[in-house]
Amino acid sequence: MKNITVGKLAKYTGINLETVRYYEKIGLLPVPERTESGYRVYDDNDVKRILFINRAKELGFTLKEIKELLNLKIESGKKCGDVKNIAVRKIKNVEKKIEDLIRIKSVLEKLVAQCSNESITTNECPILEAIELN
Amino acid sequence: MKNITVGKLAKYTGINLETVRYYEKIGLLPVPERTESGYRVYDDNDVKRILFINRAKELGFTLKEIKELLNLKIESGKKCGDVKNIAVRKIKNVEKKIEDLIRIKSVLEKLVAQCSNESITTNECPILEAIELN
DNA sequence: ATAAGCACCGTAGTATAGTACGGAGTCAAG
DNA sequence: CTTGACTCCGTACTATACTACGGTGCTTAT
Repeated sequence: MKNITVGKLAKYTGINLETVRYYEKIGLLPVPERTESGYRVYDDNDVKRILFINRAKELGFTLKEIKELLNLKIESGKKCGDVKNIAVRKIKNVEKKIEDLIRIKSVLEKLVAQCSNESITTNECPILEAIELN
Repeated sequence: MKNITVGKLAKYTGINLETVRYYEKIGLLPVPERTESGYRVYDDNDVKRILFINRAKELGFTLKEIKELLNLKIESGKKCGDVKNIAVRKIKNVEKKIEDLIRIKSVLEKLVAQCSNESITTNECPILEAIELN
């Protein structure tokens, strides 16, 4: 998919056209090429990028963090250490999220199981078990 | 921990005192008991609840969704089907999040590995690989 | 018994992340 | 060559989730 307009980009990704401009303004989307008449021109990569942004948001990353994720690339050997450090931090962060989600999932599964054998009543909030106190 | 004040609750959970009142207003925290003079009284369970809210937020749940999660309990046998339906939906949602996070994690790990053998340069955005196009 | 430190309340302000508006120019189908 | 759909832009508005303010009342340590 090459040379698509902002309207199509918005349509393909399910976001608002104005949101595309907004993402451009805050540096989340690269400044696009323009046609002679000044229309923005996008392609595949922009679609991918927005889909990634959409998912990352649902995973609890802020736009600022998403920007950081998207900027994680190794540019001509230099700054490799920085990239590595950030990536390692992000990995830890992601691992913690996965752990918590697994814990939430297992509580939900337990709840469904209890629902199946009708009889049991939980008057306390079972989901609270998903978080460990320290 | 019993009979703690709103200030202590805020301190233990790392949230702002005003946020506690806000959570109460939107029904995310139960209406607490009051002292004779009208002070809110909290305990362990409220601490747990707020810690859960804090984590759930970082996992990309909105306050509305968190409320739904916290209300997932089986009350005296009835409405068990509803609870089950909601829980099953939430499980699917959580599974999708876990999958996406695993994919993001593996991209980040690949990046760190590339960083380690110095030579490779990635000029494109590697994190975009974490989302599959369909 | 008095001052510092909490808590009460409603209301207003802030940050983040969009979303809408409206007047003007552009493109493409008939 | 016009009409309708699309795009441009800046600005302003909205929703969510807090966060601060400020006047008053309560609690507690000296």
